[in-house]
Amino acid sequence: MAASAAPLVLSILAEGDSYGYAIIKRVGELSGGELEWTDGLLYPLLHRLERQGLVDSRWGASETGRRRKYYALTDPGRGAIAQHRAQWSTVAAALEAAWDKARVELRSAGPAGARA
Amino acid sequence: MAASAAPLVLSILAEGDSYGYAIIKRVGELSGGELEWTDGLLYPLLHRLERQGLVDSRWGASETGRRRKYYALTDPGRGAIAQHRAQWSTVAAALEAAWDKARVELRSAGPAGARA
DNA sequence: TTGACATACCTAGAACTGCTATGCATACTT
DNA sequence: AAGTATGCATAGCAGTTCTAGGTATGTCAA
Repeated sequence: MAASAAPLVLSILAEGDSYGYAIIKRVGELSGGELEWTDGLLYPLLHRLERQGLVDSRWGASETGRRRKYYALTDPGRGAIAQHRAQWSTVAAALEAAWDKARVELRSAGPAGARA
Repeated sequence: MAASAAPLVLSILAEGDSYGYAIIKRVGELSGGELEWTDGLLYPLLHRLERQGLVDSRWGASETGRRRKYYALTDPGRGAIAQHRAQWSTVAAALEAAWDKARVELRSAGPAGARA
């Protein structure tokens, strides 16, 4: 939605191997329910990350027999997280500097009583 | 590059009215030179923001006579900043929680001496 | 047992965003 | 006079995200 989804997926895989459905749940957890990804977003992304060599995949199954495709972070994947993180902090610093200078309010508008 | 460019442009306009060329310079300043936008990125973005009603534009000129197109934030634009900011902090919190749990290093890999 | 729901994967196509390349015009500096 | 900086713009490709659909199976309640 906002920022690239790849960094979050890679970071979740840095917590440990996981699979598509669980990753979507984990995104919900990590965001306190604010991010609700669809599988149509995630699966193509996972395939892309695999093509790029940032993750590996293997077929597995749950205890009850459901097939799952587990993904694991590769070393290049770990490097990609570091790059994303550096990029993130650059943008975060720029945004926060601008917000600070402009005294941006967290609220939407503020026509009433804003000066009080 | 990483995150959506719109929030940063809107935030810069929250500092005060500005124009394309100056916005690009300001992005460079705010990021300590790490973000170097091209005009091919910015101008279409400004036009889009204007179509969406988040900014207004008017033609002006520098003291020396160069024509400039000045942009100003609208009230909906201010609201959009607040939304972007909320979205930003949601994603930031999710990423940081995952990084924390996974003990992600800031460095790229760490094959040598990482355990010391 | 049948129907609803959760789990679990996939793709295609549209829409949006970002990047590269190119073009134009004018002021300033050397 | 030529090169650099200022200042705007568009076109087209590439990458990303969203929407909408499609398949299959396990679990639970009616």
